[in-house]
Amino acid sequence: MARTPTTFDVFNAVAEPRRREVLSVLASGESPVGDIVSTLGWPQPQVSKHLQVLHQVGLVTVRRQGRQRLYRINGPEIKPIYDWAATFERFWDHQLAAIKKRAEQKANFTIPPAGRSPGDAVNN
Amino acid sequence: MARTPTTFDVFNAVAEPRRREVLSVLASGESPVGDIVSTLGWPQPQVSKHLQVLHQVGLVTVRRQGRQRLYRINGPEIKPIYDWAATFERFWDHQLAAIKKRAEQKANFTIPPAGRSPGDAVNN
DNA sequence: TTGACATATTCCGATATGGGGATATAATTT
DNA sequence: AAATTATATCCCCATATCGGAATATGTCAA
Repeated sequence: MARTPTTFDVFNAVAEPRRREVLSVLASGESPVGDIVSTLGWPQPQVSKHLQVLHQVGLVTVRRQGRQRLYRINGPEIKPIYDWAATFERFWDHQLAAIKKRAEQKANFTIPPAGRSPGDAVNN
Repeated sequence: MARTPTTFDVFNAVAEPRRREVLSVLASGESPVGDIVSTLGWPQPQVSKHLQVLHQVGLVTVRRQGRQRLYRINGPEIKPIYDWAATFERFWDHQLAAIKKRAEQKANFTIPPAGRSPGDAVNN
């Protein structure tokens, strides 16, 4: 098999940075494709294609108005990501506390060695 | 070009559902690879490979202990996702409020027409 | 009906992926 | 040193992706 398809879920759809940019533009409100194109300065087909992906996973909504298509963010679909990340909230809160504690101990008892600080992702 | 590499950023690393499963396991605390393998029941190389991706983007930290490698979640790296999603918080809050408002108006003033409700992702 | 405007779709090619399986590296025990 | 345990790496391949460019579809106006 290969990588999880972009339309598999919201996480995959949003992984593409360009798609997050599109969502940023739409954060200002409902907008026709043309406006997004001129705001971002990308070729129109690219914008349309990214919008299709966002639409397939439900992150945006479309509405026709004359020859335009007005896209709008579908907020609730973003919440799962928020909720998932929130699951790990204690990991950055706790870590902050731990770092603070270590900093205090160093300041009180030792002269810090000229090495890496604990918690670094080194170790290879 | 092709798709954004999985090691490009945290969003791409986490897009893979299996990788989120690995993080879930690590949420219970620091763990050697073998434990993750037996918990998830996947082939060991797969687990190692996913761990490498998570490590490259900084989502986990490694520490050697004898012949084992103990992996641990690196919380702060998850926060950017949380922060990004939080940017759109108003979109699901507002939408809730709007739905509520519409429901009240319908109940008070009209007999609802047998059509779609506004905001539907239909229109194709 | 012809033309202009707005958007979507198709075809192309290079690329990184993830799983499978085999094997390499590293640390420990006997 | 040899065997064992723990983990990482390598090779192979089917697949979906993204951008580019061209073109199709749809809608409105004259």
